[in-house]
Amino acid sequence: MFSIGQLSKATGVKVPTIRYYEEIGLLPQPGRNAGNQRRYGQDGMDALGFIKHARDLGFSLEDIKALMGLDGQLGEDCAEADRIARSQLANVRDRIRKLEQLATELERISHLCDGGNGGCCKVLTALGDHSQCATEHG
Amino acid sequence: MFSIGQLSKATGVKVPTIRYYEEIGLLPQPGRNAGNQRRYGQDGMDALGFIKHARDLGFSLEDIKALMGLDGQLGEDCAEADRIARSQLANVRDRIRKLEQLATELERISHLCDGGNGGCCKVLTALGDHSQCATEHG
DNA sequence: CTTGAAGCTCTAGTGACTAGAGCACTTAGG
DNA sequence: CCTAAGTGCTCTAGTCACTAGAGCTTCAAG
Repeated sequence: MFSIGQLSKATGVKVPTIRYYEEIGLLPQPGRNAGNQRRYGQDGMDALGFIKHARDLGFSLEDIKALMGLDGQLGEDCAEADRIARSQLANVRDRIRKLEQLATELERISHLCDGGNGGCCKVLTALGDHSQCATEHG
Repeated sequence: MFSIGQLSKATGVKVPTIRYYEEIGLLPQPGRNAGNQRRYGQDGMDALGFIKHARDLGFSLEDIKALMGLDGQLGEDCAEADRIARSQLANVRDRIRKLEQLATELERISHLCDGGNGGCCKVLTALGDHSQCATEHG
């Protein structure tokens, strides 16, 4: 049996966050001891570990709820879990592409300040004017 | 003189968002007409354009407030604006790096489902277990 | 002059937490 | 057995950057 603090230490999820996950129905309600404190078993530990890892992989709590709901059935859940994972992968790839365009743009803007400061600063102007941009960002 | 709707169309910022920017003091309060409706001049248009572009570049509203506060002074603002832009660039690069690790991991997880479904689904297991990961993500 | 679009204010909701108040309970040492 | 520190409890409210909706007023075109 683990206390909420032990669970927190073991998984790296903060105590209020664990209570929050319980509140929104993501984490099953654990038993309580005589003094009304939460006591978790290995299943609670596993569930929280799953959530933590999926969160680190960028899944939304809603996705995670769906993934956890799949567990236990056979056959279809593979396809469905895979679909969710793939959609998350597409999402991540898209974010990378956008961020790369932003990095290009920010690099360009930063270089505007490089050549001394006689009559600089073009940085503010560049930030304000999309038509100066070399790439299509945003 | 522009109405809030015209400003919205011209900049691509939604009407409630413009009002929100005004509410938090990011956008100066415009004049009102006889019927209490907002009327903007070119300065309002420029300010909103600046905000929009900087938002697209990933700056927080707080950063943008700081950048807008710099405008008008000479000398130091270049250094300060450049500092903010560079810090944002570093931030973006960091996010790209992290997302790339996630993409690698998600690709690996997705492939677990490829070979038919006899005794698959490892996807849920992989999502739950960080020790199976090839890279350090999160 | 009518009608429909656009404007106004205000409140509340989103996601995923985080912070703080003000208690009760547990645990280790004496 | 007692005490003090630490941990736990619930509850409310705040974060960021909006978004949605109610219920009203004003504007612009025909």
